[in-house]
Amino acid sequence: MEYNFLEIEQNWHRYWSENKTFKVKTDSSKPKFYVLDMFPYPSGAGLHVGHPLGYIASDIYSRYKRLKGFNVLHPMGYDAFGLPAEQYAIQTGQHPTTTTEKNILRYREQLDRIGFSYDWSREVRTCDPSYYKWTQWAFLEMFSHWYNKKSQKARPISELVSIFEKAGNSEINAASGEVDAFTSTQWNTFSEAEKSAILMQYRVAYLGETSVNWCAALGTVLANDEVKEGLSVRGGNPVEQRKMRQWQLRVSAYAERLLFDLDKVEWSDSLKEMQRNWIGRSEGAEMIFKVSNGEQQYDLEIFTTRADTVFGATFMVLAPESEWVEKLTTGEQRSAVEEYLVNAKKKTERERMAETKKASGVFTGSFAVNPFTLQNIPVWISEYVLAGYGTGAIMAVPAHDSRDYTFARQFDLPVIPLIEGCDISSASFDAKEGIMCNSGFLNGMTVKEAIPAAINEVEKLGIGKKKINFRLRDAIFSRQRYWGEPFPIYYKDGMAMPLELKNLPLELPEVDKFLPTESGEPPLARAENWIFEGYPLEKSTMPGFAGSSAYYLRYMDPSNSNELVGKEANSYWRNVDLYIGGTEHATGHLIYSRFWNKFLFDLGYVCEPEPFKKLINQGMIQGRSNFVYRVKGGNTFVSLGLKEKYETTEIHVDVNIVSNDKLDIAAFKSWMPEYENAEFILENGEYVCGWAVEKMSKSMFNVVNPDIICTNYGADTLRMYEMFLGPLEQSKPWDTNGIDGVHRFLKRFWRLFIQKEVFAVSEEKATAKELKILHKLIKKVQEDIENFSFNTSVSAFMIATNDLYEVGCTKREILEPMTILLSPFAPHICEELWKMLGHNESISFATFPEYIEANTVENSFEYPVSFNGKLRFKLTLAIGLSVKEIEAAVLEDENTARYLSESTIKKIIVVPNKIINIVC
RNA sequence: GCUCGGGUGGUGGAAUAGGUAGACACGCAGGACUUAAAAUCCUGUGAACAGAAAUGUUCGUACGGGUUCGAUUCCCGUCCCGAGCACCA
Repeated sequence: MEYNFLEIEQNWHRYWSENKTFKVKTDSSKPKFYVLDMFPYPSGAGLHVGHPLGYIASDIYSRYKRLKGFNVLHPMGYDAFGLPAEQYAIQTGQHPTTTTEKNILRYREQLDRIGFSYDWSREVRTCDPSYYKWTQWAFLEMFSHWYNKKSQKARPISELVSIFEKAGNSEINAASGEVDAFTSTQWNTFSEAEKSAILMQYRVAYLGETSVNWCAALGTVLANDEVKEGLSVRGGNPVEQRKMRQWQLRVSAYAERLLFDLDKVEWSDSLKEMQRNWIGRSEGAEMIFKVSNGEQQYDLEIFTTRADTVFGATFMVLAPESEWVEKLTTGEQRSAVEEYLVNAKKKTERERMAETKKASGVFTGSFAVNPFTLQNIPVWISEYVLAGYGTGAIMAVPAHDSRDYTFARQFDLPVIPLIEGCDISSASFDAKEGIMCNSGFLNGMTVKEAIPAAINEVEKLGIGKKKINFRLRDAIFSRQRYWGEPFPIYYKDGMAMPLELKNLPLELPEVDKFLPTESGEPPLARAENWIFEGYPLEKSTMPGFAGSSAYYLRYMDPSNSNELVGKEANSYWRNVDLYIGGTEHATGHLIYSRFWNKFLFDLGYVCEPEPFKKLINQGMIQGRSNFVYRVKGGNTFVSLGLKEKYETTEIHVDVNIVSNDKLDIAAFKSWMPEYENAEFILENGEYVCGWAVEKMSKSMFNVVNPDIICTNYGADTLRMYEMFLGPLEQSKPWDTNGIDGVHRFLKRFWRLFIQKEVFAVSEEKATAKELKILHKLIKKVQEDIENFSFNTSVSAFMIATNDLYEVGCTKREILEPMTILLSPFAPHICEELWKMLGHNESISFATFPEYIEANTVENSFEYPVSFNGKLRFKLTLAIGLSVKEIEAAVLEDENTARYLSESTIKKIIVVPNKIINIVC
């Protein structure tokens, strides 16, 4: 009986599915534990060996927690709406549903081979109407709520309406767009359309004009996290800024809570830091500067974090898009300003960013009054000021802000240093440290003292107040695409009207083509009868993050047709205890999900304010490419070690025909027709390939398919090897070299049970030494799994197995618990051995063995003895001696005397069970 | 530029409340079994020097300092690599 992994794995897959081994129910007699993977987008390429890394880790943890007596929810599903399926549909005319289903089937096959313990009865697909019904429902809830800043909670719109009816909007402190003040009397005289327009400014999901990232190549708008360096994350197409009327989610209302609640979750520091940056809280002051264009005077509001530097504000700058530009441009500057604006508009976002070193700008002709120095300072326009942050206008302090400094030098504006001894001859002094000077009442204070003192003064003068600003913007929620959730919204007399829950799901209509219409409308405009009760329905669809924002809730109660998640299910499963996924979702999915959850929390639908308690980011698995070297001008290939002697071209070769960097020459010849007659210059009879770490991709021929590994080595080897590769959170290249070591271990483990075709486990009592091997392992594996150090656990299994071989132990008392320990890592082989050990039930229902301290205690310890830190000899002493007794033993030892021939002992340092150091 | 990680053999990586650096694995070399191969098993494997050998000595965790009986681990400075953010006032 050899270890026949193919047969074993097949049998157990069948057993698990027939017995529904991993089906999980709400069970209040057991503590719950919820382990979640970020569900995949089912792409046409299938899984490569890098994808399952996180899934394997979460599966190990789930199995471990089950053995520890937890009721573990471990579901899986598909994030199935998205651009690639739609692009593919445009190219081939195939319906995205068809290709998506095909891809899902393939994914499922691949996942099943690896032996995951998912409860597939809870599978969700975001493109399934019975699922997106609840995405649409959540949108409707957001549409019918507003955010009360005073109570920090979302509240029903109906409540807002009754406040307006009684008191107008003056008492309301809401997260909203710009609304003029009105009284209750005025409200009651407003038309339906006027009321609707006002309420829209308050809704959590609202339709509003905004500057958006427009991607012409994709024909759609994109959210901020879908754009990087002026290019779309998907496809790398250029993105420009455009003003458009779009659906948005008022994520910014939750900025404060999203920031503070980061303290409640166990995420890595770097991930929390990324979210903190993205949310971008900064404390400062809002201040009013009096400005005049010579004819009229205005109050211009700006935001600053450096109120202490007002004395050095020598000019002001407006963003080109600012509404102040129009008001403050004087007659004689008008043509210059217009020219500048035209040029600025032409530039793409990318070009704007590329020109950070040079400043550009134009003078408006207006002047402001510095409220502290009372001097007139000019008002300029420049691209370096962003319209979307603060008020779109700044006071410029060139001495202490590098951007203002560059601008001032370019246009020859005055620079006044405000900190004693700072050097501003070639750069500004941006640090918030030093003693103030040239600053009137602030002179002599440190910067840290001066900031609050200045804000205080500003408030006293009545020209501003303390203010906290966030960078986090509202999420743009419309996409001009086909393959997404339709909005449950129709338009009646120009007013956006919500559908009701009973009308959901609003299913995606059929269209003849998946392209925008000739008039530039989204694809849904092609659908016939895309109307509700005679009124036109919204034609955009929701973005990718809509479906992934609450999927973890749906898994708790996937077949509930009345609610997203039932009260009972939610109060049992609560939230995700362990979430494993890639770091690429740090500022997208993980922000939106938290927002979505908090909104539902405000409404009382969910019982936890945070969705993911602990989060682990698994590293990326990169490809390890192999190269062959063709001698120039021929079809001869030279082995790596000899390539310096020739002039060669480096060519990627399929890693699947290379093993341990040795090329399979026959396979190479049949790989591509052009190599059929290739000749080789070998070293030691072999062709050695070069290698490099690159992204895993088809074009580099370095994609390794998990199916092939499963066929050649088995799923258990794949699982263990992926864990053995290195720390979970670290990125590392896949290297098939080395997989043999893990495979050999499994075979060795198998042979502990079966020797020479015979099941050889004995019922004999274990010795203390054997028990020690076991209990050392229990301790180590338990600690490692809890710290997610799966790589060192694998080593521990190898060591323990070798130790058992050394003492020749094949006793049940040792092997049975070891099988349980190993089962999270290598479930198939362990299930098989478990059955051979005479158990009827799956090993998944076994109990994790208890660690017993006594068995690991030795009766003696071999102390390394060092002199002045330098190791000299070893001394074996009984355990439990006092420090005094150990010192005495050291003095009596003959080795000590030998090494002490000339010097005398000054001090003996004893670290019990560690080391003895003698200082002389 | 700012923030956070990280630099250990030929390779992946172990080891940090400071205590035998290089666990485990790959690769490589040698050996056993075999007609042979595969499989399996055993031995060696950081570097330099000395020795027939057992063994010993010195150096060694990016670099330069510091604290300590003792530093991969703590502190200061420098260099390099990776990730994220980037006109956010």
